[in-house]
Amino acid sequence: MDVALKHFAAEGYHRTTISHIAKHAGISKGLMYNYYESKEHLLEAIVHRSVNEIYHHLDLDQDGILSEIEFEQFIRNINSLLKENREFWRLMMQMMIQNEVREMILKAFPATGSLTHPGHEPGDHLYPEKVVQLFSGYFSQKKDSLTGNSDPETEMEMFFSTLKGWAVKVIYSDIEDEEKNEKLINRIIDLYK
Amino acid sequence: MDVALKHFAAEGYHRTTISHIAKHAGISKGLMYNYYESKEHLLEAIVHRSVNEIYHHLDLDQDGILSEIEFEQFIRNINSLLKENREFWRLMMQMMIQNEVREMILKAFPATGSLTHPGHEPGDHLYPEKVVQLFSGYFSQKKDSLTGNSDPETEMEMFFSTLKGWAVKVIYSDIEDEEKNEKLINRIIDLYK
Amino acid sequence: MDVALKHFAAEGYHRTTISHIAKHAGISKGLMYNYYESKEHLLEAIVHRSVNEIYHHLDLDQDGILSEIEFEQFIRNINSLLKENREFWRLMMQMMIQNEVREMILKAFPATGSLTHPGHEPGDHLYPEKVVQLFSGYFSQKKDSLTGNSDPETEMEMFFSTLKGWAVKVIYSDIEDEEKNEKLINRIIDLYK
Amino acid sequence: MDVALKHFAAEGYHRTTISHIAKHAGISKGLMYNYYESKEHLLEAIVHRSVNEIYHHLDLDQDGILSEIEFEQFIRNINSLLKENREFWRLMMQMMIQNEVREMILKAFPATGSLTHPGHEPGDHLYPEKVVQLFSGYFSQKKDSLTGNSDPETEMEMFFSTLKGWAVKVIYSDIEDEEKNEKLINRIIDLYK
DNA sequence: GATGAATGAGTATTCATTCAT
DNA sequence: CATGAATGAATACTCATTCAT
Repeated sequence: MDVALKHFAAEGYHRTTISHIAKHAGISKGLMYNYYESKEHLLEAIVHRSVNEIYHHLDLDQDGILSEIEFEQFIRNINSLLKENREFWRLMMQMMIQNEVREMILKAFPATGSLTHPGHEPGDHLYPEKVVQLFSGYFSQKKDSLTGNSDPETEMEMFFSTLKGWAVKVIYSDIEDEEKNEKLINRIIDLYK
Repeated sequence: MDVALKHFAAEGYHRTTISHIAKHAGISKGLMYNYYESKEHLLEAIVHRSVNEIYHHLDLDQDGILSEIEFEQFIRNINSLLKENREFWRLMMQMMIQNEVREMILKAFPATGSLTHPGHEPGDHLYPEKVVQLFSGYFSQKKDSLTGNSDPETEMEMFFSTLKGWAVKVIYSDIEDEEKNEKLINRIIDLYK
Repeated sequence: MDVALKHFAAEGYHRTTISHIAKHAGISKGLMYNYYESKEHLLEAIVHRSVNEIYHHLDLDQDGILSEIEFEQFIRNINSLLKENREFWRLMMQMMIQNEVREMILKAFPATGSLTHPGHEPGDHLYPEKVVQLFSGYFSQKKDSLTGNSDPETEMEMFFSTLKGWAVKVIYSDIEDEEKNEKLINRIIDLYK
Repeated sequence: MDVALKHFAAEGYHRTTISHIAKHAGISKGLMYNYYESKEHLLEAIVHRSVNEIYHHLDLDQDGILSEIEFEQFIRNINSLLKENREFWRLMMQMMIQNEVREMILKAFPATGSLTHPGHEPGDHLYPEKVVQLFSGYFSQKKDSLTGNSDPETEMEMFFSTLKGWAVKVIYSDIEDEEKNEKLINRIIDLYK
């Protein structure tokens, strides 16, 4: 899976051949099919694994309310997650951008379900829909401190946009100026905390 | 090229076959190769054309200085460009995300050169490096109005991040709430003008 | 199709590879797929062609009644058909015997439809169901000449059984004693005319 | 062997995988190769076993002469054998129809030898050549009762053809009308006893 | 300019067989 | 006796590209 992820992320899912993965993993093509029943299943397995890891690391407080401290923590967590799993996130980017694959992913990750928690269980609070709810609540609280031109929803969209753009930057900059990045993080926190 | 762009954007470059493009364009496979010497050259031609179009539309003042009015104009121009060339931008996204292709593109668009203007010619002032210079100057002017925690460079990075994240949102949301988008644009202008 | 038929009949459908057929037909593997979209479609095309030929050759009177003269003619026609298309019939045997393929064939040859006459049209009278009706009528007429132990239906089943067994013999005997075969045909006619 | 036979008969020899057999037999793939040194040997073992069973059940009088009573008994025995070993016969049909396999089988069952009795031993009297001799003698006796057009040899061929066609019918009809079949048997006995 | 028949290297996948444990 | 991980040759099918017409 590590070898496959590396190649999927670098050359793209379709350009990466099973032969290539097998050779670099030091096993035979045939054995690949003992472990994963198809190329697509291999992809799925990689995604499952990483998603679980990520959900685990991202786990916030259980009260469904995002405090300012948790907000700041969340951003810093994201930062390490992005850096530690750069290859995975590059793969995710590719997948989200491919129409076809996007549908597959969305099916595999229904807004309220999950790979590890098929039903609703404690721990669910960080799945996509829940995340939006969490931040929706967070920005509603800040209503009063906003300048006249804005409103909570727009503010949340601004935050998500900035977060997305920043994430792409982190994922795709091989050599990073850590100091610059730290400043950016601080500025994001500064603006939206 | 239109047919090819549509399919590249929708199904992805590798998944789109020459046969498919030829059939939908109403010509023979053979003829395709009279016009473009390979699939890769077809892709390149599409990128050339669109990039030129975009540069043309985006052309700002020639004085090398970005005024606040031009800044606002720039953002609104981007908005229409993204919407009018959504397919192209989806294709660009795919390409930028592929390591291999990214390198090819970056070579094809050297900071000071261009696909259509291999040397320095009038019109050069908007190519990547120049754009950065333009905005660099713009944010330097605003030094004094920044809160203590920030600095011009960080502010520019924040702006680019937000712009990138917002662009992705526009490119990939098929049905958009135009009102929401307008609010977002206004808020970006509000923050960085 | 001739090359494919020869190999399908001799080595069996599954044992015969596309590469092998292509090589013996003197063309490339790829070209095979310009003509037939899959191995299965190739098989289907072969069956279509032969079935049409056979139906054409077997065409009897149009009145829906089988006279004794037509009956004799039918048997002699079958004899030449079996000999002229020995390879095809060997293929058909394989197909009818493979559960999976049998279903495919039965779908492709619905009792009352046909490959060339999708609806009911003049000429339909020889398709499977019709053949049974024809012979059913034929043996009903002979009711009175039967010995006490038998009845028209049983007599028809006897006839079909003998015909089937004899057909297998003809199809699978490479070197045939034509005289012996002629005697057998005469005896069948003798018994059931 | 039971599991293998079932799958060979249903899905065909080539389509049936060793893994599949092993799984359904509740043992490991590796163990299969402790018992049978190859897939082909497994097939051979199945054939050996069934052939012996069948020869045993079919064993007629030892005097080398087929009486009318024995003839009738023979046909009724065949009927039960076909029904009890339908799967085996379906497999045999597949095998006999494959040129390649046919040759292998014919070599394995030389007219006077056998799989289990490589030399001449008691019990040999029912192997193919012997059977033909037995029936040859049987039909010779009936010379006088034949109508002018026929002769013993032709009569035997007619009998074998009918028997073959009827056998195929019994083997491949899952749901059978036992009454109809009984009539057919009686009619065969009626005609050739 | 225009066609589409033809090619062949490449791709995911299968499966009988081996062998260390 | 028993396992199942491991292999690799084989197989159906794809597709960018060429070229005679």
